[in-house]
Amino acid sequence: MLPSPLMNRRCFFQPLDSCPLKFPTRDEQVIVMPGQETIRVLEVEVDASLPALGSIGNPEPQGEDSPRAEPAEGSDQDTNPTNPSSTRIAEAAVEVLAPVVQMVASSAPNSMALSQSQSPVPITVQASPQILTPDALTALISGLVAPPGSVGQPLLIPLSVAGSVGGQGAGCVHLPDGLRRDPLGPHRGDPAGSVLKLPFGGLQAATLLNTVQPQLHTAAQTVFQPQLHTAAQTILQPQMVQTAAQTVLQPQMVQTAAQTILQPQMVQTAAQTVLQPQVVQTAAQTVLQPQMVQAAVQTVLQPQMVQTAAQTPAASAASAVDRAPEPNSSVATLQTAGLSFNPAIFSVAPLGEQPQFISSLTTTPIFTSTVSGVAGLASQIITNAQGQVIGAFPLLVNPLSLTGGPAAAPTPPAQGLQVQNVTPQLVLNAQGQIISIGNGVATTMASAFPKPTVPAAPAKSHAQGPGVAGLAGVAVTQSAVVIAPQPSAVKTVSCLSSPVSLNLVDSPTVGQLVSKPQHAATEEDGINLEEIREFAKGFKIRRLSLGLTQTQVGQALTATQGPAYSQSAICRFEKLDITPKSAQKLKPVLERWLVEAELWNQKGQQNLMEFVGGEPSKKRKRRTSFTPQAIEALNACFEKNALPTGQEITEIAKELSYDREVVRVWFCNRRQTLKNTSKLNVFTVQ
Amino acid sequence: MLPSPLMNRRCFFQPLDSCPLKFPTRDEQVIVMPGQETIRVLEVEVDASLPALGSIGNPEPQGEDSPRAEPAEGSDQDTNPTNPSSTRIAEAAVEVLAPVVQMVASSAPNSMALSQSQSPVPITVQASPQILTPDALTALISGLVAPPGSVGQPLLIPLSVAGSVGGQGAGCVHLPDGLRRDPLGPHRGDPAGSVLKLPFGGLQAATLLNTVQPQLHTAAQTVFQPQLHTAAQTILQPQMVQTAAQTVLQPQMVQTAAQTILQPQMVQTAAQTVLQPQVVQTAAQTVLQPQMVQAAVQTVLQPQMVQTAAQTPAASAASAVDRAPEPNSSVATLQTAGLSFNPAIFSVAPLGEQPQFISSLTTTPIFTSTVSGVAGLASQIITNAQGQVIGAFPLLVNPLSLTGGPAAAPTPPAQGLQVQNVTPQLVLNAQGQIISIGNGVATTMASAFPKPTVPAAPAKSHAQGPGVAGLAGVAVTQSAVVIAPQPSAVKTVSCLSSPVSLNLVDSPTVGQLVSKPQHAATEEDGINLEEIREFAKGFKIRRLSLGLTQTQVGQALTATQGPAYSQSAICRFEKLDITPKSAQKLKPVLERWLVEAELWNQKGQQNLMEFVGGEPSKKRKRRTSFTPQAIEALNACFEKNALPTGQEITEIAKELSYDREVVRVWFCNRRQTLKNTSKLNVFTVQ
DNA sequence: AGCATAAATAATAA
DNA sequence: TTATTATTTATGCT
Repeated sequence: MLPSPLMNRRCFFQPLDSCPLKFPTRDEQVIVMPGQETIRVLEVEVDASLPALGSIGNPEPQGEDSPRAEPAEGSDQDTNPTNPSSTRIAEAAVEVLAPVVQMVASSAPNSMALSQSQSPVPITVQASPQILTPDALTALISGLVAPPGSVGQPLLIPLSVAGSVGGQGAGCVHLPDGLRRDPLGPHRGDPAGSVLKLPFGGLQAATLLNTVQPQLHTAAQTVFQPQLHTAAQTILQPQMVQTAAQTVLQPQMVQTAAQTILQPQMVQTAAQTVLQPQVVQTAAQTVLQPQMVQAAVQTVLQPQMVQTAAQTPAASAASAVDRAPEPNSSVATLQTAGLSFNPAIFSVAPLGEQPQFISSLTTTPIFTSTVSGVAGLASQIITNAQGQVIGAFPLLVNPLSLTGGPAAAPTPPAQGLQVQNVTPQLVLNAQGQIISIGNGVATTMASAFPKPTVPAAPAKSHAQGPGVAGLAGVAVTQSAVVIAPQPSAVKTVSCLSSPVSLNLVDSPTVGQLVSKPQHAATEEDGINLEEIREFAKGFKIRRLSLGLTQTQVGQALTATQGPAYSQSAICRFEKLDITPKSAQKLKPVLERWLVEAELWNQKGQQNLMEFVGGEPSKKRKRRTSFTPQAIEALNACFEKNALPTGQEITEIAKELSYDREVVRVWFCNRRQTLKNTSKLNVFTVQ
Repeated sequence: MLPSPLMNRRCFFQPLDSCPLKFPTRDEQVIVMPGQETIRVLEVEVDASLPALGSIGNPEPQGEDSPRAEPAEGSDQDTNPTNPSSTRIAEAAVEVLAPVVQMVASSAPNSMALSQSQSPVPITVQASPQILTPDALTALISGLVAPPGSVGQPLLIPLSVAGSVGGQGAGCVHLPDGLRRDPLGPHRGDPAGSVLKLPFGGLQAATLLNTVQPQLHTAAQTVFQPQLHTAAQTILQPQMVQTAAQTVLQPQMVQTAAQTILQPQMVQTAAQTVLQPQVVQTAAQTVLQPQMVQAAVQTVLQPQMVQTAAQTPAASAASAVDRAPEPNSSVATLQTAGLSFNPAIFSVAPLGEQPQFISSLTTTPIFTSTVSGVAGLASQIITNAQGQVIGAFPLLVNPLSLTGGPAAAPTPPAQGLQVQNVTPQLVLNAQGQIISIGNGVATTMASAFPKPTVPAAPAKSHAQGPGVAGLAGVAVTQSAVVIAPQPSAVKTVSCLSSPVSLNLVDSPTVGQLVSKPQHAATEEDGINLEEIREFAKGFKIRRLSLGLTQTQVGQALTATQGPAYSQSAICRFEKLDITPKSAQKLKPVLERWLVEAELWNQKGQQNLMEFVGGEPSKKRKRRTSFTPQAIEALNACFEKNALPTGQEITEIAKELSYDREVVRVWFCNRRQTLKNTSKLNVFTVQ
């Protein structure tokens, strides 16, 4: 298990939940294609500003389909209905992933984690390597440090610089989902060893951040409004991507504003607003486009950062699940840092509505950051069940390395780095598919999670708390090192299960409940809907990453867990087309099973297959399951050029870490489908 | 409600088409019959074009290959079981397309709308061209105007002529649910309203916007907001993004507005609205494409705007529920004109019973009316909420145009005509599934309904009363010209609500009471049982028209209205298997919700879906339910030839009145099933 | 609580 | 590129 899935996109959502309002930050979306829709999700990112500010937003969008992200982790905590602040953070965290990130290491704030990072870390980006300038980093960091505001907190991710950069610069990382999306982007491996892949240039991103943030904030503060239109227009010209991001942000901002300003009711509204994925989506799509991409990324990133940071703390706590996470778990958190996140990520979200959609949603990204190090990085290769290599993930860590970037790298914790933990990393493929993995530091995780805990913490009132647990568990799992996640997991589960009685009359589905804003939502009978949503999302991603079908999961569960877990049940769970009660009951089982499956997968696909019960293959190539992110990326590419050259196909395949043939076929089928569908109604829809 | 999200995608799409994106056009269908029946609807497409009269076609087909269209054109005829002829027509119409419609644009605003239309509009039908006679139209119109009965009110849709036509001619549309459903004949009167969806040209939209916008802004300004923009702007550079941003914002704006204005409840609604991503999404997609982008944007806005506008007044009223809506909101309404309509209403029907089935049903139509250009046909397409096209129905409008058709036939009332009744037609598919449509004459409906009357009026203490109000409002809105149905509607409602205390001892169910002659019946403890019965009937029809299942309604209500409104409750209400007291209590809630749902539906299915559940729409086509007859026919064909050619598939589809793609897939799945089973057998022995 | 199968879509064949 | 098949997912209905 290791793998850390990470995914979350949403970080955002959570906040929502927690707060009454929600903030949505995200976006997501999906898209679909006609007939076939594709979904796309976007996510949004929030961004927050980063730095300094503190808070963050979150988005929430949901996308169509499904997107619902939820950040779970954090969310978990957050989820709490009420407590926003903390929540927020969590939410923010969501995306984080970035792989790993070391979190920031900097010194930070709260707990320390940040502090480390203070030193700037360079970040590497793949494509365009950019580097953040120290200053920038600093800025970021400081921002982070500063105020982890209630709402969202940004995460920092220190990256190592790939190339030249010296040690300084701390980079923030974040991962934007966006990244994944892009088809192109570098992936995991990045050269530097580092994991991250940022599709965009680091520098730019950084820059942006700096600049942007401020603005945003400012803006936010100010009021806004109306002008919107104006603004929009203005804006448009440039690139898409950014815009997207911005877009997203705005929502948040709005939200924020709303909260502040508005009354409760208002808030809700705001929240909802946030939700709108659309925006996000747009962004996503946009992203795909090459050119766009970079910009996109940047945008994205920012948000994440924010999120991440936030999460860290929160997230971890969350994971703890049962236990109330404490806020301060900071320490723990820090350590965990990278790891924590990952999982987290999932939690989140609210929203989504219907199950169906959800499914679409998609996914989460994953990131990987890698460190490079000259020294020694170790990375693991990750492959999905399909055997496709998804990525590698390095582990990493020494902080040192960070610094040096590559160089010193490996040295471990040496210095004090706290970090250490390596963290699990996730690996993602460009698609964001998860590839990940966790990493090491399981320990960390372990420690982190569970108990790190605290009592107090989050306390969420609700039973659930734990949703997170799952993650935690996961995280743990991942880490090679360690783990023993399960316990926690279990607990978590237990937690989940525990709570409970549902009152639902008619039993609306989780998706429905989640989607609805009204209720403070996300909490139903003690069940943290957001968490479930987040989990469902993450589950799908992780399942796909393992190359498993719903049928396989169902069969395996039936065989191992007991009675009956049909394909239909899995399908419905993923789509949240089930009642909260049922979801609550099923979640732990799935969590546990998935963690185990991931562990087996680490050992080798075959092992996984055996675990699953599968048979060997047959003649026909096993049907490839593209992750939502991959689909997004592919669709983006398709829009740009429906008939890529062999060279282009090769590149795309490389980016996404899928077999070239698979990509080629995808284009063939996509063209075919488009042809078929285009005939359909215009009206109808879509 | 207020908020108008607007979104429909469609708008966008259209333009989009150009783009790569897709726009599906598809159609869909559904069906339902109890058990199994399916109903099929036709699809239609709109098109716009319109050419002359005539015909049109439509087709829908999708497929690649062949056209699948359903349009029944020829074949259809046969199929129908029952009422063939008429039915046919309807079917034929389907495709209509024509889109577009200018809505009314014409001059007249408020009220006037209709008048304009007077000029006849020709409608085209495909297969069997039918034309409405002027009288019919007139009837329709009048009907509308008249009394919108409580239950359903018909909508009028003014159409503008596309091409040549000048402004005049308004078409009425309506759709009876019934139509669809019953196979047999025409419906009774359904009055159904339908929603229109207009695919109209951009310009129009634009126009709208202008008008609209202002409003919005204003609203927005008032409230908050935003700096966002500012911020956004700053940040974003790019184009697309902004767009997105805009989109987003709007929502907010809306919300804001809503908040300000609305009452609490309202607010929520607003919020929801906001949520709807769709718009956004659309935008997003659009965005990608460069060119499109702007357009898209615009589109989006418009809708919203519109909605907003309309809603505000009307909607608000409706939602307001409690408060009595004012009639005069007319003004507002008028402006809105075209837009408003959508929601139509359906009154109609009977039918469906069980929920389950119902769900399948689906249904609702929407229509689009188009005007035709040249000749003047207008036909409308009806689609259900699902976006599935149910049928088209020609309106007719001027007889003149008709001419073309079959001759002069219809002469209509020529000028003055308003159209009249169109007559409903039913369309059935070969399967006997109902497809129909109803027709015009709303009148019927009106009368049908309850008494429109009533004095009391709105006032109702409770919130409820008014459920109708909403409709009324709607109606109003719609009709440019006319109408003021509300009163009646309101009254009706009021009646229901007002009364009150129940004494029922044991609480016989409403159904029991109603059925019983004894009581003079229909009045029990001050509760107008007839009214409730009528409402329940209308509710079901309208629900089905929207393509919603009892479950969806229950879930949505649970989410928004409160605690518990299970599917069972909805079922019992529709069946009147509840006590008068309970019915009395539930009615307003349902009324209110339904009105809102219809408004959303007007905006677009997706919006409806979001409203209901949440999410954006999605993609996956609704699972088709084949009627036993169809299955028999398909199996017979399969035995003869398991691998029909595209041509053959097309023919089969035509015969059965199913979408070609559906038939194609059926064969694929059938072959697959056969293969699988045969294998099994082999192994297993059997 | 699922089964059966419609729909979607990756893989193949032609 | 088009037509089909093979797999998977989703969903109506019970």
